[in-house]
Amino acid sequence: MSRPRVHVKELPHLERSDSGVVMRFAPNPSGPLHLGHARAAVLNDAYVKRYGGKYILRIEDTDPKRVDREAYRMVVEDIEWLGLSIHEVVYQSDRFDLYYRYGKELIERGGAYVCTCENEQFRELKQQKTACPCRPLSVEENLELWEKMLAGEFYEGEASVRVRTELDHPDPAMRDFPAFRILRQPLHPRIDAIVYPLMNFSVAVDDHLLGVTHVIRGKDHIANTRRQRYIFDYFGWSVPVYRHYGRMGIEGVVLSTSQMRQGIVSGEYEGWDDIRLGTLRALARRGIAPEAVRQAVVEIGIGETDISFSWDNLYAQNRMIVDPVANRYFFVPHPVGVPIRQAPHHVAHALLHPNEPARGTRVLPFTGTVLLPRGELEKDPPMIRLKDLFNVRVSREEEEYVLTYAGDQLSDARDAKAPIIQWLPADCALPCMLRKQEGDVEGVCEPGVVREAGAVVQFERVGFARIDDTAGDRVIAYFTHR
RNA sequence: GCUGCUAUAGUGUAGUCCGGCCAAUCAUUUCGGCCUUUCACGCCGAAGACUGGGGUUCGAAUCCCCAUAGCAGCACCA
Repeated sequence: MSRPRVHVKELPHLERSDSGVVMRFAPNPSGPLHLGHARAAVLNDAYVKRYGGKYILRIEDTDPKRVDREAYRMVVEDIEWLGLSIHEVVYQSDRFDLYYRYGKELIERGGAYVCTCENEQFRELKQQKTACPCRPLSVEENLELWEKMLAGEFYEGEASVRVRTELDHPDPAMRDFPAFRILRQPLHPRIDAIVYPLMNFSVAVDDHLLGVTHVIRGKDHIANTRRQRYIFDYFGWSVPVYRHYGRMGIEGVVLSTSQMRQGIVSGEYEGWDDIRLGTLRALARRGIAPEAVRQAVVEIGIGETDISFSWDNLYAQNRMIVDPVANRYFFVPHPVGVPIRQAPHHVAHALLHPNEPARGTRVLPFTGTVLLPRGELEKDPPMIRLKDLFNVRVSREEEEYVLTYAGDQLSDARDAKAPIIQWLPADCALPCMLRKQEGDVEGVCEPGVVREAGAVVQFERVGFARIDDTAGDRVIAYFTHR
């Protein structure tokens, strides 16, 4: 038996990593993790494991509009599934006092000011590289306004704190970006606040305070990196090493959390683990191993090129993991019951795994009638071999298939180029629904499948499947891949 | 519109910094063949790419310029 070869893909070296690294995975708790999150999560994890150091999970829940109570739990579950080595967990909602303190200090240092302009108005001024009326105010006046913000004397949208950059910066995205805002609705599930830090501020403060040395994230953050640099500079902090990987498109699945939620609410999807979604729990339900996801992500790497995620590559990784482990069983889709003429009773013994006979066999007693895949008969083969049983000749008599025993010799079947197909005894087959992304397939499977609840098996000639539920009157299995 | 990033086979990736050993790596994919009581696994073989155009150079996937394409940002989201 041969070991599947493992190709170890090495990620590019990170500079300033000699004495270990501190990295973080910083999801927004708006839903469960999906393939897009997995890339950030696994890449950072891989580097921490490689160089040693600390991996921080930072829950970025500074926008109450995008916080889902359930997600706090789901994110942690998904991270455990992925096998990340998290050393420390930080909730940003626990750190608002910290942000206020540094917010005040930034104002004192002249690095920020309170802006009471109308949003629309500010945007226009910004396009024209013009200062808004709030910008020239003194530090003292700003501090006073800041205290009023914290005291709740402004309504939503009436005041914000902006970081002072260059108004004539060629990139409009850099000009005096916001650091705090006021929000009355909705209430945050974990804290009582009306002044909320914006991502660029809380991230900069936390990256510094937590000692983050390297940040790997998508290139949609490249402007944020530049913005955060202003904050680092005002405080005199040294910046981490940044890497921005390119956009990752994934064919065929919705990755947007809000779209998924909408689909769930409308009933289009069964839940977050609906197999048509790109969530990690959907992959898990289908029988994709976390290690396969990790491998696939590392294989993709941290390149800045936009890429399209390939299911084929993920499946190949998964097959490598699952094939040596999965027991083999027969699943007969769209079964047709046919008696076999002139056949001796016989008990078939089929290996649980062809490359590992020691694992034992499944026992399938033939008592006269078998269930066969309708599709195979419709191909009108002159002869077929029932795998691990015997050969049968196929003919038709007025729309009816007639199968006649044609000997035990495998070599005969080979000579006749007869297909070797899966079958089940009519009297000991379990109803089984194989659920695929394209739709459900009704069929029957071996009784032994019941022992495999939760495991991935291979339905011979059909593909891998995860046995999801064996408790009801029929087995429910989810198709993994071929 | 402004700002920035990227561009190697169907897909992902190595090589690009420090030009020659690159008629370009590895994996996946597809197609042949072998093995095999699965259309799995394994083995052997094949197919398939440097976005385009100029320039520098004895020599360019690698350096320079232009073009084209894709992507990202310009939110009181992350």
